[in-house]
Amino acid sequence: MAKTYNIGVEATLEVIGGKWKPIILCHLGKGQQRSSELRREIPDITQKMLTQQLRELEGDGIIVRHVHGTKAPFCVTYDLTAFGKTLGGILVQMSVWGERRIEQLNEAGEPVEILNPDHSGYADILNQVG
Amino acid sequence: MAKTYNIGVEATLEVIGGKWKPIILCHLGKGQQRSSELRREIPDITQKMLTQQLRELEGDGIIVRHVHGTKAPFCVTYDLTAFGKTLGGILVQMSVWGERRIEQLNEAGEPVEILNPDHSGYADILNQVG
DNA sequence: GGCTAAGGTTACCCAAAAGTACCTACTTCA
DNA sequence: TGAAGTAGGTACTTTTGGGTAACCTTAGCC
Repeated sequence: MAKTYNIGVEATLEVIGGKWKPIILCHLGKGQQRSSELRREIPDITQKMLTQQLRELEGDGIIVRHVHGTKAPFCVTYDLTAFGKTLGGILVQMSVWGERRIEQLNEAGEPVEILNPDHSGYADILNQVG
Repeated sequence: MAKTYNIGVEATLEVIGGKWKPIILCHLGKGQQRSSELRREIPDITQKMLTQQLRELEGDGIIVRHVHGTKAPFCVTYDLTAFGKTLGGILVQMSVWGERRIEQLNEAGEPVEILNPDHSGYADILNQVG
């Protein structure tokens, strides 16, 4: 029984949807990161969720996992695959749109904070997009 | 206590995330639609979910609701606001990326179907984006 | 020996999202 | 008279996503 989608957007949201995946991907947009670096940069994520989301992204071919060394304490790094990098444009546009929306909410008197106003990793791509 | 986001992407997913909102928005990308049209075009959505999602999109300023006539049966239409239309680029990119991923899954021997291979409404914007 | 650090896994629990089912009100048409 | 269309509300249940806390291995430090 083949899995079915109504429209392409669903297939994309299956990969980058959820609370943590876009955040992780934005950080990986900066380049290869260690597991511990990600945990420091995303303070609210738990070890369980970080590992779980990274495993799913790996299973979808978005990121690669590298283990350096054979004995603990291990050094594990994650990096975007070539396919994962093709998400850059989407993530940048979503960052920009989201920040514009936050501005509007603030202007409308609804106080909203944004902790990481840099476009998180994909700034190079951002320059091409405008 | 202000609501906080880590990065802009979160604010965007709050608006277009979930199972139904991107689908609804893609259909509204074609132009104004009646409630009953949407239900026909999205056969699996329930009346409850459709109404609920439309209310949320309206509350976020993405769509407008118009009631035509004063006596039942009412004709209710929904349309994108100017702000809602600024989501077009994101939705198109997500459609394109998702369809590419579905192709890859099929090539990898994982059967996936897509019911609505048109880029669902935003085709005009699509031409500008490439 | 006891601590921290690395990078996990597991069992369990809660809350939000989504689904099911049934209800309203009004009109037209057979 | 009663079905069907139009638009929506509500109570209840199920499913999923995410959170908590405990546990693992191995090494280095004091």
